Amino acid sequence: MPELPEVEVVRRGLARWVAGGPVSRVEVRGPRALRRHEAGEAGFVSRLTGATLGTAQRRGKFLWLQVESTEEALVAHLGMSGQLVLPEAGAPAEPHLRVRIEFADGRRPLRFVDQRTFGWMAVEPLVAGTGGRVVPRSVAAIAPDPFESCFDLSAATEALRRGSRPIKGVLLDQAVVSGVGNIYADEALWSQRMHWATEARSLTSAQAEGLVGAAKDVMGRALAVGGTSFDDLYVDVNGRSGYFARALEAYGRSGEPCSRCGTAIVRERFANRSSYVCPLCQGVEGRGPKARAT
DNA sequence: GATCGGCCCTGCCCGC
DNA sequence: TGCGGGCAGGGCCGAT
Repeated sequence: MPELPEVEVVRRGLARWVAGGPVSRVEVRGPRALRRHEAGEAGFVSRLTGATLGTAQRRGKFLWLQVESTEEALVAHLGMSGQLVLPEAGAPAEPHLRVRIEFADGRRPLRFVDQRTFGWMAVEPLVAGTGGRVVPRSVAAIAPDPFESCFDLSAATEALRRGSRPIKGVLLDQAVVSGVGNIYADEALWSQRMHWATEARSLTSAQAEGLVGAAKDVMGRALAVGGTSFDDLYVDVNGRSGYFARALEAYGRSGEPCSRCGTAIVRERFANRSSYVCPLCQGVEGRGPKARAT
């Protein structure tokens, strides 16, 4: 599932291969992918055809390319299974191809492929976002991610400690800290020996800061090896998988021994999602989840 | 206002 | 072999 590291890998690919591209043709095969674009399919096509795509930017899991000479951007969210790929010219269409963008200068066309259809694309106006950054409208309420220069650690730490929600719910809240998804939330919580159900306001400032730091650390290490791939649902723009799945300590390791204590990792349900925890290191739900300082 | 749960959606896997 | 159900989960939205 694409989270911050995977989206950043894609952004780098777009920056290298797509930025500066003059759009000659836009083909929409899956109109649902444009459900967030207010002007509909025809409006999407007309806004992009003849335009030139500028620099590739990212905040959290949101990607965008500014439309040059306008105050708009082509925004994309990959959802669970979205891919932005640049196949060789003449390559057959992927089974779940949603949008294809061709360029006038002969570069490879950009394809938006999405099996589970939670991803989307839109052309949106650029507005003032959090952290003093100009961002597409959909990104205006999204908090800076830990890799941005405008990221305010103390503000994020305090936001993380607010409320009675389980800490994992707050960590996944993109308005608090952006970029963290289910995989890296579990990894950060494992790293800090903290159970997902720990009440957010029970954390000390040091614990909250440690958790943000752990999330940044694990995402940084994943980025260094091209992100996390469990199957072919995440690939970079050239169709290559990442290798961080081999380094995961908790996520997806149900039944396997915790590398710290040897206790079998268990899967628990949280908000219709899975959470992987070490029952010993992170405390067992029902026995009173404990957040332990390291 | 804060929190929670349901829903969207498709392909794979497993049990019957 | 075929069918049904569970699972994966980011973000939106309505209910509480």
